[in-house]
Amino acid sequence: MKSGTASIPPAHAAILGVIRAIPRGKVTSYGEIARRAGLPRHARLVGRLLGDYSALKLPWQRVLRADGRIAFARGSAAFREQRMRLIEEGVAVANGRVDLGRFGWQRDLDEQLWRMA
DNA sequence: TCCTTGACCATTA
DNA sequence: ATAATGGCCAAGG
Repeated sequence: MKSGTASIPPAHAAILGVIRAIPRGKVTSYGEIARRAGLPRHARLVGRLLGDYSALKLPWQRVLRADGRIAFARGSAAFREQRMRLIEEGVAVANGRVDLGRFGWQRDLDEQLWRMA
């Protein structure tokens, strides 16, 4: 057959996999996800996919802009929902922004290394 | 093909 | 800290 199944392209799968790997209570950026997926400079694709694959119930609330700010407009419903979901899992959101120094994914590594020393 | 559209990003002013 | 700018790149029309 001509692959009638609109299977998920490898690039998409890689990105979705990274998104699913973000620990609860932690956040990361569109660009970082792209890099981890082996697709540097594809931050915009990450955002596109979050919307396209919304049916997969991904932890989209853990994805923020590179500076820690929520990508949606301040007054939008999406903005409020993301803020709520983050707070719900213990991530502090002040002025639509999350302190990546405290909740940024990968910061966990430093934490572990710290504990080891 | 060409053109437009983004849940982006880094730099500069 | 905020805003403009140029760059980025997959999708869709």
